[in-house]
Amino acid sequence: MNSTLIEQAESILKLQGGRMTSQRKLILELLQSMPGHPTAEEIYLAASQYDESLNLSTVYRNLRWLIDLKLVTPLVFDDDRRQERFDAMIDPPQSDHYHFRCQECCQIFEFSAPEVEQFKAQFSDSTGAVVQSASLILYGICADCRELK
Amino acid sequence: MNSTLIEQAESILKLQGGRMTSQRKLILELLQSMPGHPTAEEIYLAASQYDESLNLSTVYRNLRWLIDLKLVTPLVFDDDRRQERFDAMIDPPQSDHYHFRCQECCQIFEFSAPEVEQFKAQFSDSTGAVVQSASLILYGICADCRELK
DNA sequence: TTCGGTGCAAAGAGTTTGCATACCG
DNA sequence: CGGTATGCAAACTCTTTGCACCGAA
Repeated sequence: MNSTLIEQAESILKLQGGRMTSQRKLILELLQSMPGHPTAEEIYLAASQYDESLNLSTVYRNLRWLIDLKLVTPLVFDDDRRQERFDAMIDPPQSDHYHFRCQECCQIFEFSAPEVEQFKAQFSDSTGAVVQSASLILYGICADCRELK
Repeated sequence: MNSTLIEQAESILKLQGGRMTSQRKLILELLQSMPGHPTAEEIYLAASQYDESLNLSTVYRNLRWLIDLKLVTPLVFDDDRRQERFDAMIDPPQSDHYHFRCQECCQIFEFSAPEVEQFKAQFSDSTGAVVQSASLILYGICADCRELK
């Protein structure tokens, strides 16, 4: 563990077949290094600085592929309803985390919450459902923005 | 309280100005009576049975209006990437609730969770942020679907 | 009568797809 | 060399918008 996205992808390619292209490598590197939760467009723009001929559809295709592999999770926040954001799962297994979005500066903060794990188990017990995953997003004003008023 | 959406909308119209049209009335009635969390399209199709000439853009315009009034909340679930769903806030003030989505039958179950309210307060205390709202969505397999396997 | 709301058609934004070509293994 | 992944352009899906007309108050 503690392996990079590229390493993880490469070992999956070895197992399942498929090729490591320069485009893939670039997209994976950016996913690993870009702060926050970039949109496909943002990844594309950043990648274009290194490979002018890269195409947006290649970015999308690879993101979908990575989602299938569980190396990336798609996120939708309330405000940008039309745009997906992508959250690289650096070094799984699943250090589950959740999100706080500041409605003022639009920054997204991640946090972990054992309470949520607990709640999932509890919910499962009381309803008989299997809970596979959870998305918790808090919306509000972050401490910094709060001070500025 | 315990008033219908139409009544709530009417009192807001009286205060803020605006008109209660037949289209509005129909959309509000359907929001109140349709089970689950319909998409704009689903509301439109259901409404079309009563008013053939109703237009999809009217549905969207009214949904956005209702969201502004806090009578409806937009929701996005993981699977249907492109489509918003709409959750009528029957009889506020805010009986906050959260969602469980069965990945098998795609049904959505609502539940309330005081734990989440608690968590919000706790988060606020420890980070200094103001938490205005929270979205919690659990994904998994519901009890019924679980049995069928 | 007034002007807020509607229908219609067209535009927009984000994402996906078909096909010929490139290039990884 | 075989076949997977890419670039490109066009299609698709969902949602929004401009404008002329309609109808609630």
